[in-house]
Amino acid sequence: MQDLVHTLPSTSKTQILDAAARVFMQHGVDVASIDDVARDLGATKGRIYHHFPSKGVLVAEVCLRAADFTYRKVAPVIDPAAPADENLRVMIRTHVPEVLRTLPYHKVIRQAYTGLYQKSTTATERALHQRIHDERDRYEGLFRHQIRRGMDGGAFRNQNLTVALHSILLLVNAPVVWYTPRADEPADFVDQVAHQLADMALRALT
Amino acid sequence: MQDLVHTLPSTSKTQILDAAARVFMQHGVDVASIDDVARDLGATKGRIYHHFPSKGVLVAEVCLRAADFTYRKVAPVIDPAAPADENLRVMIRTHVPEVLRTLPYHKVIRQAYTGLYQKSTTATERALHQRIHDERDRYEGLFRHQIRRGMDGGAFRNQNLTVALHSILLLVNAPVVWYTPRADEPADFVDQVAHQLADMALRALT
DNA sequence: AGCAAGACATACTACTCAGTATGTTGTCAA
DNA sequence: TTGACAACATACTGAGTAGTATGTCTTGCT
Repeated sequence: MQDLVHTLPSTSKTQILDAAARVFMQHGVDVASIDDVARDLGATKGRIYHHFPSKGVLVAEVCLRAADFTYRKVAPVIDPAAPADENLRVMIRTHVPEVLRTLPYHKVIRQAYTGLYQKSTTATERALHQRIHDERDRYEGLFRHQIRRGMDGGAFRNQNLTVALHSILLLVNAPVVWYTPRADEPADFVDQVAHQLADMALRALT
Repeated sequence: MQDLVHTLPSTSKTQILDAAARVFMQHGVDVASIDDVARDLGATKGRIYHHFPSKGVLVAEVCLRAADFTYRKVAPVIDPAAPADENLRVMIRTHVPEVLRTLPYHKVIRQAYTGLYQKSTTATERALHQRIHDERDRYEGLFRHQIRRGMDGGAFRNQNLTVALHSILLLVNAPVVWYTPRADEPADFVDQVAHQLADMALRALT
């Protein structure tokens, strides 16, 4: 019920996106129906189809926002003058809490990304999928750049860059799979996880 | 078309499971229909429903085999007398190639595991899901045990065990997400990846 | 006041697909 | 030889759901 969005005012469209993210996370993207999302909003289909032309576009826009969330937060903390390992540490410590704050969105993109390109019917959907892919590439590029810098500069040991990058990205996104908020968890639990994951990632590269 | 199974003779049931794993991997578990699986076999629905009572059971049995594959390979290479870090290294170097050999099965379990428990209707499905969960627990237990031993013995540094375990498991399963077999890849590429992942995992724990 | 358009709700259609009921063929035992 | 059963194929039904067509209300604008 609470807003996940703070970058934009809570318009009707973002309310729908938030509800869609929650419902898709719970029941799965393919299983959950548009009516389920509408019911979660206390509304009907008409409201959703007024703002989105199809279910595919709705899913795609949820994924697009998921990618935006992290990029907006992580990109600014990179200091081109700082050493690669320091940058990576700050990036991960920023990435993890932001991902867990907007958890439903990232659970959706995790489900939907497999097979997004399989059955894109509309031209608008294809365009959206391309944008999602580009956004993801851009975000991965931030990490790839620092890892490469670290390898070249000697901070990290030399190994297959692609394998290392994919591994680190999956490592820092791991909480999306297993984390579920608890009432009895310490207030700084998320930050502790972020610190631990940053430590593990950096040691894995060193 | 080729068999993925070597532990059992290629009966009609295992042929169906192999086809189901391939088709579910390609189109997604929820999107792909039973008719799609049958078409891949050059058969019809009748054949599948003769061996499996429902689609849910078919999916569940695919997942169950996925869990079996890795356990059967990895459990024997553990030497209780060996140091924890050595065990973990061998385990990962065994795990990765086996996972990539039976890739479709693991892609399916990755999709289906989210929300398996959500809508189990039949009693037989519920029982199967329980078995899958137990199998997974048992397999994770192998890794948990070695990580704990390593922490207690000083080979690994002390940190949150649950977070570390989940991270390592996701790390060694990462190739399920990004790997696709290529004709022009070196013959020992998979082994190289396995070695690199083992290195990264052990350093992440040290 | 009155008009136009945005923001929905309601009611309906078309279609896919899981599951079933029944028919057909081969094989093996008595 | 025949009967019985396994291993399918064929044809059908019913439920759920994406998408559409149309109606209704409200809000700003002139």
